[in-house]
Amino acid sequence: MGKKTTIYDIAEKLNITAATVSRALNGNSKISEKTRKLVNDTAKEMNYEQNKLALALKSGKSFNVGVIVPRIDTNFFASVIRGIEDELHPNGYHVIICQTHDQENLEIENINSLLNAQVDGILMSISNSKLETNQHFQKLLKKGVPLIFFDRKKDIAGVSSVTIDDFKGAYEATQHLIDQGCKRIAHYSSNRDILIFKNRYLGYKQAIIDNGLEFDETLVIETISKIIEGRKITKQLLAMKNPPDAIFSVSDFTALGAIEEIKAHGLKIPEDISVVGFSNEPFTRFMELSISSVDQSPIEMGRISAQVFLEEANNSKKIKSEKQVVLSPELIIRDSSLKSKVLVDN
Amino acid sequence: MGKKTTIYDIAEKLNITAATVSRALNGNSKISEKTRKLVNDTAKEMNYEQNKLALALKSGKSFNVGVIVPRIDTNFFASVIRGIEDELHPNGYHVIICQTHDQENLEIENINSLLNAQVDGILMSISNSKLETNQHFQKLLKKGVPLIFFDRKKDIAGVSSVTIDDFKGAYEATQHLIDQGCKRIAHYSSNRDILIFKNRYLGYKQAIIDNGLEFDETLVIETISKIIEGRKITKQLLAMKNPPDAIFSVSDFTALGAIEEIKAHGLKIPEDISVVGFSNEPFTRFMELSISSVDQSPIEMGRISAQVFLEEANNSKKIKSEKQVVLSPELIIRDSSLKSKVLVDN
DNA sequence: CTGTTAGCGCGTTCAC
DNA sequence: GTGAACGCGCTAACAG
Repeated sequence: MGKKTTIYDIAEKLNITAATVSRALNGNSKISEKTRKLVNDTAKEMNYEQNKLALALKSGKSFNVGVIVPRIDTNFFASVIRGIEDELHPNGYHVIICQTHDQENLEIENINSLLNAQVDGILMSISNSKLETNQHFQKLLKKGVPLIFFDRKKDIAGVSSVTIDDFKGAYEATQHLIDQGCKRIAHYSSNRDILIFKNRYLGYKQAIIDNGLEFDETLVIETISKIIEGRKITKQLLAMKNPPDAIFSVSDFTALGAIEEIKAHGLKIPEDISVVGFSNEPFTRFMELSISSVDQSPIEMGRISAQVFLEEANNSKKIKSEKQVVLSPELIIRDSSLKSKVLVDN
Repeated sequence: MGKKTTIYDIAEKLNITAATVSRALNGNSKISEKTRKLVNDTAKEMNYEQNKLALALKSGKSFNVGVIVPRIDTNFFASVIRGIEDELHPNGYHVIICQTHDQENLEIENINSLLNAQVDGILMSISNSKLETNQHFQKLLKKGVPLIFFDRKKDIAGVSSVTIDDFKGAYEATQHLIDQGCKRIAHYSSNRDILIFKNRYLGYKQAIIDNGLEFDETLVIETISKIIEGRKITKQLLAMKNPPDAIFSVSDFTALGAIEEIKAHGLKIPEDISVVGFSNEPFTRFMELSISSVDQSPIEMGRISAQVFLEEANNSKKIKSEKQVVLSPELIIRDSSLKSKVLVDN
């Protein structure tokens, strides 16, 4: 059945050679207007369609890019991917999705697999695992395949990245809590080998210090981004003899867990304890007690990552100019941290 | 720099032929254990990696499948894609993502584009547009490329599909509202050219009729899945002289809009008006006033879609046996429709 | 067991 | 302007 028609088929029908067909189809200048039209017409007639695979093999460009994320079914990553696809599609690229489930072995496997598939570049957020191997990244660089980190990055020479200013986002969130009168602010952190979490920690710490408050390391807790974990550590925190009056979390999910636990203890938010999360996941807005959070403009982040890739792809020969794009975070103040309603202007 | 090493490179180094290398690498039975080991070792040594593109051109299998969705940054579609990727990755397939933004021209373009990329199959949810062309689907069938619809499907001979029993989901949701004592139940519908919306409408209608309630067509409103649209139509509904006492919406987003609008009018949920949505988006659970909804088990739907594809891909020669998988929906009862707290068992 | 040849579909030299 | 020949990297068919 559906045998695909090639340029040879149409060449044969027209008693010309495949090369001529190829030239006509690609708008080569030195071809007679007559045969060009003839070729184009019969091509359409025979439902000819270019086999991009053959083109890719020949040219070395597959027009596929790989996108590697921990998982796709979270609003942040799905939105970044949306941005990437929106930007790359008009440029003729396809987006191949891979998930690491935060396992480094899968991260390595995915990179190899994409490499074998001859992708023209890889855009990724690194997995949250403690291993310290950069070999798989170096391999990409050696092969000259553009690599762009978004959000979760490592500092590697020659690798571009697109992130938000996590330090600033954390600093502003913490400052906001301090402005609301909070004095003992806990910080729910995560694996600080990953720069975004390290920077959020540093921003938090700096704001505490700049405001002359006491920095208490016991209020910094490392956890993973799950509601249940948020509940767990909050329960522990509330059992302290001197519990915090605010929580700044690097994750909206742990922030949500915190809120659930705080309520379960009969405490009031934000009066007794204020809460600010990070990522501006959709649910933070929809909740009756909406959660303050730091927006990372994920779609924008995706678009820009794609643009950085396109630049590198087009400058292939030139010096590998690593580019570090830093977007500005936006603190969204909502019910969970707004004690004085007077301040609201919207 | 990073020139990729081919089987010719390693053949040259070993003074054998490329074919032998290929055989050795692929575990061909008739090859001496000695040269096999030799080849494998030097392959590793030279960092050889198979070029899947050449393989694809030769074999006609790209080990890429296309997934087309209206948009990726919604929990439902992201979760389906997660399920697809989880299932296809271990089988060596890559997943290429395309978005239609609910525009049929983009749907057609994406199919053509994926076809040119020689994908081994396409899994998709059709776009919500009113056009009636099936040509692009027929084209796939003619070319023998497996096509699988998930969720938003059309009935086309030869095309498999994976959906939930939308009729049942809608029927149960409506029955639940009736059980709660509701008598005038509005239905927020959508483009009923798409079967899932048609079937939800039919399930709703049947439940009304089976319970001997009056079926009022003016309570059926067609809209699109946006919060703001939910607010709009709810405002109109509340202005009726005989407003409804319940709303069953095919979308969680319009359900959310409805809730916002109902509250803005000072009415109580679920006492004055009960609300049930559809899809079980995450925010429905997290809200203080949680929203009842019908779960579609999207990850499972993705996994099964992938399995159906795998079956078809492996039975390529046999009769095109279209397979219609129908999953069972699950009604999740939450605050927005539960008047009698006594009934709660969880 | 291994070498030779050929072809997947395309674009691109180099001639004419 | 167009044809002939070649190569991208790989595997399968046919030798031997």
